[in-house]
Amino acid sequence: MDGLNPPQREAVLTTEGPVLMLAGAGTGKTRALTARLSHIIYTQRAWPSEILAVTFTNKAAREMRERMRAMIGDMVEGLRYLGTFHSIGARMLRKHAELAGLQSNFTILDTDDQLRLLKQLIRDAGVDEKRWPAKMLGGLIDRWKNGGLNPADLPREESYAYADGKGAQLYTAYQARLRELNAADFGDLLLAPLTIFRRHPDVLREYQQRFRYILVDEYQDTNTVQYLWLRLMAQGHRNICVVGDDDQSIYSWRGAEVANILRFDKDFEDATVVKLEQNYRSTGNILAAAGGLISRNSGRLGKTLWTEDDAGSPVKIVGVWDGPEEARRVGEDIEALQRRGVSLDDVAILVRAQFQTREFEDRFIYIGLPYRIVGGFRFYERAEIRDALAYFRVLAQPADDLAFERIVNTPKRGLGDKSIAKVHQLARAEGVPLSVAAGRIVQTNDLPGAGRKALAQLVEDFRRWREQLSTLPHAELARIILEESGYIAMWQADRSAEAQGRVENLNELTRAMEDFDSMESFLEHVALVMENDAAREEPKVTIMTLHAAKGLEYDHVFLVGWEEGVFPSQRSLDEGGTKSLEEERRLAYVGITRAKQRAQITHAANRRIYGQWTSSIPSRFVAELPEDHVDQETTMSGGASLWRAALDDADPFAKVERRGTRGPGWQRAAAMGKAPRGTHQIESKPVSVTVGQRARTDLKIGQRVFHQKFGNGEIVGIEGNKLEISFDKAGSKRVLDSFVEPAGA
DNA sequence: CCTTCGATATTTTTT
DNA sequence: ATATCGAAGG
Repeated sequence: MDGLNPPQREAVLTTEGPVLMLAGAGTGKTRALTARLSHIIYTQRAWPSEILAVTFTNKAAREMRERMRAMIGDMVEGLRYLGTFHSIGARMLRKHAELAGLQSNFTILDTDDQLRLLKQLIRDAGVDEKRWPAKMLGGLIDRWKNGGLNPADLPREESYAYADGKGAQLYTAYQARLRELNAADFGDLLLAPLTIFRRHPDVLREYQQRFRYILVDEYQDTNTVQYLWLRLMAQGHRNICVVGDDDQSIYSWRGAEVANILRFDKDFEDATVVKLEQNYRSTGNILAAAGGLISRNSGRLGKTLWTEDDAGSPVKIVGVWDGPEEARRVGEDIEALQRRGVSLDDVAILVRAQFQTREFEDRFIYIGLPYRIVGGFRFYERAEIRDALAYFRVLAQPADDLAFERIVNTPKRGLGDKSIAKVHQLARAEGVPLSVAAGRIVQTNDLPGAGRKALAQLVEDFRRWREQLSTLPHAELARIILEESGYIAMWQADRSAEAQGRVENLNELTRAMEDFDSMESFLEHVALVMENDAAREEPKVTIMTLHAAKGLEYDHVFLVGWEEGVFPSQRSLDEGGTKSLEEERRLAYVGITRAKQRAQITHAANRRIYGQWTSSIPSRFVAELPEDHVDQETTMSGGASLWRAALDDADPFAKVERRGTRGPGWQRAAAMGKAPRGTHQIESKPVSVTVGQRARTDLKIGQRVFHQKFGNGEIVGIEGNKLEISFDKAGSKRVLDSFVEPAGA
């Protein structure tokens, strides 16, 4: 209890009954949490195995486990139900798989597998995939699962959200197919256990009795299934403690319901509410700026962070001319920090969207500033890793058709659509998995000679590998498989730039396998856990999205791209109304509260978005920061009138520019839906310039010409050295005059 | 069966 | 600007 402040102590000592712990950013939440668990264990209120502690990410789970180890030592091993929602769900589902129509060794499909499966089903149902993309159905099914809905529970109108009413039918077909494949997707890991609890009260009772204490981290991020699942289990001992911060709810777009935390004290009437408001992370100015911003949101539970720390420096706001200048400026500021002895590991750049990282990357490569980008491709999402895993999956799980399809012609074995369709046919006719059907079809004459030989080889390979599975260490076998299948060789022969890295990744993969005791446990790990924990060598600036930054902290934080249309994002402005704008504001709040010492916000007047130069006005969030705690600066000199025009009605240039932007060019762009609201595009009149060569004088409108690629045609227009030509065969094209010659010459 | 071409969309992300 | 994906052509 030493070193805990009064609210933290209360959170630790109130072990019985429902507890809502509202923990603001940087208020020592994890500390209170681990102290609470240790207290429960040391006072023998429960064994570690009788505690359910759920987090959202593996990282959070790992961290909690480590902190617990520091407090209770080897007893952490007993915390068998400390993990992510999905890993605990998977554990329960494996235990009761038969109640969900699965075997306990089911495969966990990722988004990619899911999508490929859906595509097949959509085609089979005769739905036009152009009009109804698989991604959309995937999104809907995800939403339904997050909402706790099985196909049978689907409200009629929901079904019409896809392909005029085929939604429910496809969802049903998808679930049936998953069972055939002995597979579950991520949504099933939550929904299936919930369904089991609902249908089998005896199973539910078992868990209700087991979990004397329940602890939920980041409760504001829970979705409906998670909520229902928790509520059922909490009905046993009613000792449920949820921890969260409504001001940091930034995942509603993936089903999180802030409402869950907002109404916790209504769900559990005698709930104790504890607020952690003393911040141990940031300076006074940073907290005040963040607090002023978030106070504009409605429907908050209401917390005000405070600190005993100094005020520190105000939040700096810098306006720059364009994206490249923003990158240049931030780069220089970071170099200045470096000269003052700041380690790059303590510096972060937070962006709203992934595309913004590009500008910084370009700049930092140019000036040689070490950086790391968080997010993007995770290790296990890379093609070569997924391919390799598909081999292992087929090995461990012969019913895994998706994995089989993935590797049957990788590396190329001359087994194309035609051949695979035949295997499919047989598999369906005999009701066996593809890998089994492959074994049978090579006994027949259904395949042409070459294809038959190639497939027979593959079948034989798998037979042999499966035999070795029991005799060889699995990592060793994995290397043999990659070798003998020709997969490694495929990349070694590849001369492209990434090929070498891919081979290294594969070696990394087989090395990682050595840490597991079996192929199965490795595959489970990969499906749920595997992360991109790149080795930390030299200090680097971290560049990442605001979302990815939640839960992290840095001495110096650069918040970039604070412009209307970028942040808040265009989508949130176009749709979703106040609700999504408030979520963007929470995101801004999360961003600012990451900073321990200094936060700097930048906004650019011009930026290239989707290849279009777009000019934009500073984010409304900039204006919402309390003036007393910020320090504004603009680096712009000449040419800034456009930017100022948007900001300042008194500016004499403003009227001119405004009139200009309301002109036909702007209206055209707006009509095309290309000009995001709150921005106006700078008109670029197509001015023709002759580049490199003098314009030819031997060509005129109406003349017949010949072009190497498009054949004969007639010139219908000339602009500098560019010709508009109506070709006899290829239609109308714009080409450079140097590519044509007079016809018949 | 493989390559090339053109159309298309393009926040945020975990598991 | 750019990556991705499906259809058409070699």
